[in-house]
Amino acid sequence: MVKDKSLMENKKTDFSEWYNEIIDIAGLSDKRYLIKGMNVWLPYGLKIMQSIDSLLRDYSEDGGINEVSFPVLISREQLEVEFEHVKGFENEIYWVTRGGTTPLDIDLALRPTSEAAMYTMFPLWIRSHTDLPFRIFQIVSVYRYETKHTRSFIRVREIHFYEAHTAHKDFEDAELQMENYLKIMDKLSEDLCISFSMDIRPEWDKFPGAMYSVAFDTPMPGSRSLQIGTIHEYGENFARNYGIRYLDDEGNMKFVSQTTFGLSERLLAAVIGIHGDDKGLILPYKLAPVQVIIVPIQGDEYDKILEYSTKIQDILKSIGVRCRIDERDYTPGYKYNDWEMKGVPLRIEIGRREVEDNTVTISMRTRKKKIKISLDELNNIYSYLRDVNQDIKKHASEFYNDNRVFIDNIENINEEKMVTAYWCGNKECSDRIEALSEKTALGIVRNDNEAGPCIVCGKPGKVSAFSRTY
RNA sequence: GGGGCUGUGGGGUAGCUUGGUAUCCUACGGGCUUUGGGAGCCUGAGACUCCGAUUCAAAUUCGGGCAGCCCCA
Repeated sequence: MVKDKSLMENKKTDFSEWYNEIIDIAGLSDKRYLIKGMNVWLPYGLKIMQSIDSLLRDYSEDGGINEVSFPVLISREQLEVEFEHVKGFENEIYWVTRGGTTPLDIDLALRPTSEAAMYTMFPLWIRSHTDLPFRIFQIVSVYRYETKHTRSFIRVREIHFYEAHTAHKDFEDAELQMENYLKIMDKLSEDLCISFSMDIRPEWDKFPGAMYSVAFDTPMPGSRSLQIGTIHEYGENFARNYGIRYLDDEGNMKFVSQTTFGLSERLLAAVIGIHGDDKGLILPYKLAPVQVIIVPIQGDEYDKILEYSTKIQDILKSIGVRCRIDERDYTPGYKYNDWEMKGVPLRIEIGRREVEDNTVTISMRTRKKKIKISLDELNNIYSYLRDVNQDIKKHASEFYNDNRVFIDNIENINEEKMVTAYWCGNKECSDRIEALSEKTALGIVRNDNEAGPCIVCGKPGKVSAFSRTY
């Protein structure tokens, strides 16, 4: 499994190569599938993604959003109800046009997202104000025919997609939902140990059919930012087209206001890219398929060492830790490097010495020094897992702060980072920035109300983010 | 859309100029020996992107297809 060492030692110098390499050797995904942009999820990668999904399920249910699952096909009629929406996706839809050898009367689209599918059902489910707020989500594959070059987890044609959709009695209530999404995102980013910028996308870059869109952008290695999630306020735009109405408490027929929240395996891409180092992945413990790996050191009385290891494993499992014993016939050094590459937060080494004095030796993925603890301290293992998370978080937050900088002079626009600057919001000015630096306007930063002169034209502006993007 | 470059075992590569038995590393199977930071030896299996042309003979030359990468619009 472990390959050429030198290839791994280049995260800083060649992030793209490092990224592809780690996805391969850590067993996250196999991109040799014959269709470009459609990769195979391998067991280890899938487990990590499922951990993320599972956190999302919990937080969604806590927020009153219930899981559903819609069909993958959408009829052309259904899709074309909302003009702006379909226009925004027309170049990236896969069409099913035949059933066997028979041409279909109405073409069927592989969903590029599920608004059209869901909103034809909403009028059947939403009748009165007592049905509101109405909140559902699903975690499914959506399909987009990407023409640019694809990249594992970052730009794929089959997207592992979390999408929440809600309907509300009015705009104010929908706005409250937008806040609730942020709470979910906060909890999730805490688990993933990543920071992000909340950027209100410019008019020309908002989700097709939305009133406005807020994106979560995070700086990645390679001087580009990655959009890891979005929330959208639809207002009544879709409701008017799909006829989603209800009777309010005074007997009046009204349109609902809607919102959505979208996430994907780009969350995993961010975890890989931001936390990883020259030794490989580094996983926050909530995502790690193996949280503690036990490495028994072979030698004399190996039976006793194994027996002792099993005892340790039993103790850890009893307190809910995902742990395994590595009994493979490799040298200890090989196993250390192998599990470090896979990002396991904690390693326990057990040899003759530990058996003799009833201890275990703990090695943290983020620190060099090993520590020895006694057996009865084992139930403190979560504090070590949390320590690793703290290290990851600290490192990630430093990375974020180093790679998202405010500039007050257009001459600094070519900093190879995400930059923030005052911007008037006009396209001419962001076009100018793009021409100078290849950076696009991510939008006005949501929680930053400071005002100042636009860095391009000098007119009144707000703090906005610009970056090259993945 | 235009131009350039590249396709060799699972992964990474050498060979191509000058046609003849395909190199090395890694991963994989078997055996022995090792095991507190990527062990060693023996052994086995595994590849020339596809189609056509030239030739006694093509990974190598020529034409075309397909795929990927880069640059320009």
